[in-house]
Amino acid sequence: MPRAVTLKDIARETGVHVSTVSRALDPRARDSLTVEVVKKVNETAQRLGYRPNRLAAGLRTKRTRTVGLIIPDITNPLFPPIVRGVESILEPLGYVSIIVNTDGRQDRERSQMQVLLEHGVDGVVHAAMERDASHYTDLQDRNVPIVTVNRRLDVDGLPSVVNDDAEGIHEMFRLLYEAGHRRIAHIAGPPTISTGVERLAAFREAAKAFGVSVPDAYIVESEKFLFEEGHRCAAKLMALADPPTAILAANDGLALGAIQLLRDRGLGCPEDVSVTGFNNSDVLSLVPPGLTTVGVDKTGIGKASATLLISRIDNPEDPETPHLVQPIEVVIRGSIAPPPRAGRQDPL
Amino acid sequence: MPRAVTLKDIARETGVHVSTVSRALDPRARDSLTVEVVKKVNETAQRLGYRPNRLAAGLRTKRTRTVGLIIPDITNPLFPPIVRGVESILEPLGYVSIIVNTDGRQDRERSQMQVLLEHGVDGVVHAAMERDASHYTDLQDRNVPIVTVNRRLDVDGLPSVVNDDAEGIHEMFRLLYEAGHRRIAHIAGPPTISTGVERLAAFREAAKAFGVSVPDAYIVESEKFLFEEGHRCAAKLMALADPPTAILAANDGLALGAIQLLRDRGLGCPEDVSVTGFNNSDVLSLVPPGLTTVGVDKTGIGKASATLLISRIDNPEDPETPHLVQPIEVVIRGSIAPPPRAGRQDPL
DNA sequence: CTGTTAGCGCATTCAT
DNA sequence: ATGAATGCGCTAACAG
Repeated sequence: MPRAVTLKDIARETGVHVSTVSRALDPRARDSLTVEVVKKVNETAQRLGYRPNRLAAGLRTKRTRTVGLIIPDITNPLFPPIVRGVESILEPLGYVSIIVNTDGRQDRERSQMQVLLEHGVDGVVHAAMERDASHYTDLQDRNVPIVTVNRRLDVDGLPSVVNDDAEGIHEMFRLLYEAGHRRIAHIAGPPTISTGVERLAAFREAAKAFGVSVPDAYIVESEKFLFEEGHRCAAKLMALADPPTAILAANDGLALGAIQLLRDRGLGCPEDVSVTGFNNSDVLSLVPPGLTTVGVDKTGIGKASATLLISRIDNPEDPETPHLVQPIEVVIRGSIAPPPRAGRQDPL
Repeated sequence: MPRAVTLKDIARETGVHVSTVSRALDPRARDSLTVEVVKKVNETAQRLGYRPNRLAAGLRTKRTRTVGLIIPDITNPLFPPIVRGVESILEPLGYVSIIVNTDGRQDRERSQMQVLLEHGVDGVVHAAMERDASHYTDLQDRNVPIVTVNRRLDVDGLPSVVNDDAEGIHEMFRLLYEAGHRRIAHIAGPPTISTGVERLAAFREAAKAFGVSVPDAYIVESEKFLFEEGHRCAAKLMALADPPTAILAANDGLALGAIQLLRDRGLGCPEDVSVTGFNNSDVLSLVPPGLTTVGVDKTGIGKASATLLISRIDNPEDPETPHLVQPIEVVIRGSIAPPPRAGRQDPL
C-alpha cells in the first residue's frame, strides 16, 4: 500500500526542488525552464506514475476542476442525455461533475447546493431550477457561477439555455388545428417551473393565433411532469360534458399518461382523441401509437450550458447573462388524426 | 464577493484558537471542551454561515467523502436506478459521488479511473466492470476500495453485488418450456462481460435440466447489450433453415431489438415467436406486446453495493471480499405464447 | 532559470 | 480544557 507519489518524490528522485517540478509539469510555466530539466522531470513523473492531487492544487488555486450538476431525478429519461452533453464538454477540459438529485424538493435543492459548495465546485449547471429561486444568495455570495438548463428563472439573474418552448407548442397546435381539431385542451406543467408556465402561455398564444377559443376547463395544471399526473389530468378533461378532441400535453410523460387514461376509458388514440407531447423521449418510437411530439436536442442543450458555464468560470468579471434558446424539431408519429365526426356512432 | 468563512474567522469572532474551533465543530472531539465554548462556537459558526472546506479537510485526513461511480452509459435505463440506490446510502453519510461513463471502452475506463484517483475518491462503485480487469493494479496500489455491481470479475479479487442471473435465466427457460417450446434460442451478451457469459452458461444449464437440445446455431453472441444488436442477432436466428420458436435474450434491449426484427419480417410476437428479456426496464409496460422478463431490484443492488463499499472504506483491513447475489423476480407480460403448430397455415 | 518561502483550510499531536 | 505548532500536496510570489 505505497502512498501516492507526490511532487516531493519526483523532486528527491531528480535532485531539483519541488517548485521546479511543479513548474516542469505545468504547461504554462514550463517554458521558463531548461528543456533538460523539463524532460527529466516529466520522465521520472511518468516512471513513478505520478498523479497530481487535485485537492491540494485546488486548495491553493481555488479551482477544483469540479462542477456541480443539479437535476430533479436522473431516472427521468430527459436528463441523462443532458448530463452526457454537459460532460462531453467538461471532460476534455479536465473537469468532473458531481451530480445531485433534488426530487423536485426545494429543501433538498438547498442542502445539495451546500454540499456542492463544501466540495468547492467551480460552477454549477442547474437543470432543476424553479422559477422563484429567491434563496440563491448563497451562490451569489460565494461568487460561484451558475447556469440553468432546460428551465430558467423568471428574472434575468442567471444565464440559461432552454428549448424554444413557444415554437414547439405552436407547431403542435398547428398540427392539431390542421388535422381539423377545434376542441383542443392543454395539460400544463407545474406553475412553479418555467417550462410549465411558458408552454401554457404559448398554448394560449397559439390558440389566439389560430382563432380557437379555449374554455377554462380545457386547461388543467399538473403538479409534476409525470405519467401519473398526465393520467389524472386527462381524467378531468374527459369527464367534461364537452370533452376535447385533442390534448396538447406539456411533455411526453404527461402525454403518455393521458393516452393511458384514454385506453382505460376504452377510447383510442388517435381515433377518438389526438395527443401530442414534448421532448421526444428515446422510448417513444417503441410505444404505440407513436407520440407526435416536439423533438429537443437534449445533448445539445447540455453542451451549450456547459460551454456557457466554462466561459463564466474563465471570465468571472464578464457581466453578461446570455439566454440561449435552442431550436426544436417537429417529430410526427401516429398520435394525431382528424377529430371523430360529431354525432359519430359509438364503438359497438 | 466575500470569500468563504473559515475556522479562522470563527476563531477571531469568538476569541478562541482555531484548533478549539475545529474541536468544537467535530462531534467526536467536542466532549473534551466546555459546554460554553462549544455552544458559542457553534452559534457563531451558524451565524457566519460557516461551511467546512472538505478539500482542506481531505488533504489532512485522506478522506474526501467522495466516491467514484463508474458506469457504461447513464443513458442506458438500467443505470439511473442503480445510481439512485447508491446515492440513497451515500448521501445521508455525507458522501457525494462523481459519475463517469466509460461507453464500454477500456481506454476510457482507465483514464476515468485516473481522474477519480486524482480527485481523491475514498472508494469506487464499479458498474462497468469487464471480466478481465488485469489492469487493476492502480487501485490495488493506492489501496482504494472498489466494489463491482451488476457485473463481477472472473476472479475473486473484488467484492461484488450481482443479480441471480442463473435463476432468472432458468425461470425464463421454464416459462418457454412450459408454454410448449422446444426450439429455444439464446441471444447472448458480450463474452467480455460477466453477465454475458453467466447468462449463457445458465441457458445451457437450463436446457440440459429440461432435456432440450440446443443446436450451436441457436446461440448467437451480441457485441453490446443493445437494441441494434438484438435486431442483428435475431436476423441471424430467423435466417436459419429451422428457426427457433422462442428467443431467450440476455437482456431487455436485445429482446426489444429481436421483437423489432420479427416485426420487420412480418412475424408477430408472441404468435409466431416468443421472446423474453432480462432486467425489467421501466418502459416495458408501455411497449407491446409487453415483454416477459426477469425483474431485478436495480435500486437494491445499488444500495447493497454502496453499503459494501462503505464497510470497505471504514474497515480497510478486513480481508473479506463478499459476493452478494440478489434475488430476482419473474415478470410475466404478453411476449410468450405456445409455439405455432408445425405445418401451421401461414398468415393469409 | 531555479531555489526559498509562504500559505491555502483543516485536523491533530504535543504542550501547558 | 485549550493553545501552539506542524504538515497534508501543491502553487505562486519573491529572491537570487
